Amino acid sequence: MASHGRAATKHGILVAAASVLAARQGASMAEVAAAAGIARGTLYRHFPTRESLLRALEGAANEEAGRRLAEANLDGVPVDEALARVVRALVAVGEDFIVLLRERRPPEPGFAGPLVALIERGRATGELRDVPVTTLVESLLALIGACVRTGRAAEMGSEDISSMALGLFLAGARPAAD
Amino acid sequence: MASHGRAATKHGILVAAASVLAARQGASMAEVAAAAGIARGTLYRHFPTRESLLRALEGAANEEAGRRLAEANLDGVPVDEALARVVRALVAVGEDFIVLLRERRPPEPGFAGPLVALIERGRATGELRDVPVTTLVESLLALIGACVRTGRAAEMGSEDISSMALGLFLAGARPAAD
Amino acid sequence: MASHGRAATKHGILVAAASVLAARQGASMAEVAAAAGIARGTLYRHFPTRESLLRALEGAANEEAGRRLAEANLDGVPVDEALARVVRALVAVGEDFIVLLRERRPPEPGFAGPLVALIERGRATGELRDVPVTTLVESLLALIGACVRTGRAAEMGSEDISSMALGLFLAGARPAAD
Amino acid sequence: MASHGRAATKHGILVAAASVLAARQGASMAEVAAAAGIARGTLYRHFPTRESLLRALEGAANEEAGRRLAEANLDGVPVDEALARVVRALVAVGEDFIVLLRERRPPEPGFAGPLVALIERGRATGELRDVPVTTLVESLLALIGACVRTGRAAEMGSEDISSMALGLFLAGARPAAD
DNA sequence: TATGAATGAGGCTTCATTCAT
DNA sequence: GATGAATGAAGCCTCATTCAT
Repeated sequence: MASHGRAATKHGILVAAASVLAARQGASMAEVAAAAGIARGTLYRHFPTRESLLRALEGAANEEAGRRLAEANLDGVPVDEALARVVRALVAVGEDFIVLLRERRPPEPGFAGPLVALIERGRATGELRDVPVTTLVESLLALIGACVRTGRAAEMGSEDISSMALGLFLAGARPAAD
Repeated sequence: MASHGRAATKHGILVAAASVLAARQGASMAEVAAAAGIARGTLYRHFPTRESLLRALEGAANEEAGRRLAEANLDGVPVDEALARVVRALVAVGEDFIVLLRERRPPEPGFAGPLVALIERGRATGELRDVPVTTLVESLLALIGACVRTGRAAEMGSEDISSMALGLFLAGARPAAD
Repeated sequence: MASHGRAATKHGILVAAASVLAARQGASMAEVAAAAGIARGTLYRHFPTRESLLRALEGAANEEAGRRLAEANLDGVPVDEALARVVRALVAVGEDFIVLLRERRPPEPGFAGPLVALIERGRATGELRDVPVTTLVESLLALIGACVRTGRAAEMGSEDISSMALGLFLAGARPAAD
Repeated sequence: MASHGRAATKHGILVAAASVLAARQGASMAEVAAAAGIARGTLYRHFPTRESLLRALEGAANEEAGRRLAEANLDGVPVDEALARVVRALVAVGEDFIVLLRERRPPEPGFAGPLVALIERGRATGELRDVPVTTLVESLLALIGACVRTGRAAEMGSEDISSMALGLFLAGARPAAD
């Protein structure tokens, strides 16, 4: 799953690191370097500190998610459709990054900003229930995490996972009324 | 916050450990000992290994949750009421333990057993949606976690948190249709 | 092999300690206490320090060996006979004590004194070879140790072991010339 | 006595370790590292475990002794000459290694094999006394140890020590008969 | 620039010793 | 006097980080 041999671009390292750290939180720099196919020293040339690697990972995830959310034109579509786009975007970003995002408060602007704004809009229009915004945001992220994890284990595709998560978030676990 | 000198019951240590480890996963044995108000050596008298401390914590959480779920007579009431009892029980057990429960697969019988059985019953009676049982279980736990965390931060009481979590799980984030 | 239950005389503790420490050098005070059938605290009441336990052990071994050597009237018999008595005495004292004696220099008077005196007499009378006295002393002790260890493993009796050790020391590994 | 800064070959570490551990059994890894002129962490880079260091030491001693014994062509010369070569070889290997060899049973093939074979040959030809082979082997080793220790303390050379040990082993402590 | 050895701070664990019952 | 819990000083080991090649 990780690169094999020479591929010491910063991006390749981050991908390997995401995979390793998602598998086991607190994985050592040695494990990250091995997964990236480089020597420890080389890893330190790119990220002089473990802290800096984690920040870069967080930043990459934020950037990726933020870019997708920005592309999604959330403000230009109805709340339901916007939430669907959010879920698809985050499922696409993948569990690895989501796990990492859950580590460090406070949430980053590029990523959390649009999401919070969307949820607030939904609350304002009455399309979302009257519970705290942070609860809705955290619940959505938690549900996406649970669905990605169990959905992948059940060999479901991204589209099915996304639709399942959205349905659970919006309509709950009860079957549709109609 | 901790005991004062000589009075370190195993239970007191577990409570302190749950608090510390919930705050920061991978907290050191020294931090746990300090939080419990005892010396490192004393901590090791009670739990000869970090592993054994974590197992004891897991076991205590499982036992507590299992006991509450057993008391709840889940099989004797309708699915909705049973789910309400589950949520109230787990909210009472607290975030600390829930966090720990999410660490180690597979879930323990005393705890997960009744929960899985209940979800399966709901699926069988058509009261719960046709998505994988594991997804429903994980979603419920994730939602409870999110609601406990954000609800406490908003200074909500246990009853309100429980009702919010149950509502989100069963009916989703959309306002009631009524 | 150790006492079982109540037998907290100093002598009983020393016997148990000798057995445990001979089996594994550096055995812990807990192991000694367990072998003696007493609690750690009780062990410390008798020997306030590990050091003091070891000294007492050494002292007991010295005393035992010294007493036997003193009884043996080494000065009153020919060198050959005196050496035979030395060997029998030390074989009787046993490997456990010998092991302990080999730990701490310099050798104690009660024990080493008569032995060194005897070896010096043998050298003076020409009955022992012209090699350093310390070499002869150490060689005799080393030979006794080797014979006790391998002899016991071969299920030989004390008399046979003693005679074997004496023969090897005095006449060497070549068969008797006669 | 130790290297100076950057130059810690595995062999250099082993030499330092042999010296330190011979001086005091149970010396700490810190002491070994200090004697080798390296940091504790570096010691662990070469020998990830105390156990692995001890095994390497044992292995090196066995290899060294085995190599010397193999070179000695023991099978091609009379028993007396072969024993002389054995003693010279083991004295050359040094007390440090011999001390270590005496720790761990069972003896290693490369080292004990030729020695046992030689002793058995001597017993078969009637050149060695009718006592158990293990007793003769252990006695020879014990005598070499005693002679090396006391001989070095008396500032004797290797040749004199070897000849003294061989004489004591073959002919005993009595002066030559002639 | 890439590498691998070196480093030292910090974590887990043991154990001799002390203290309250 | 006997007991078992409590303690803290090491000991072993890992790992983030630096350095020489």
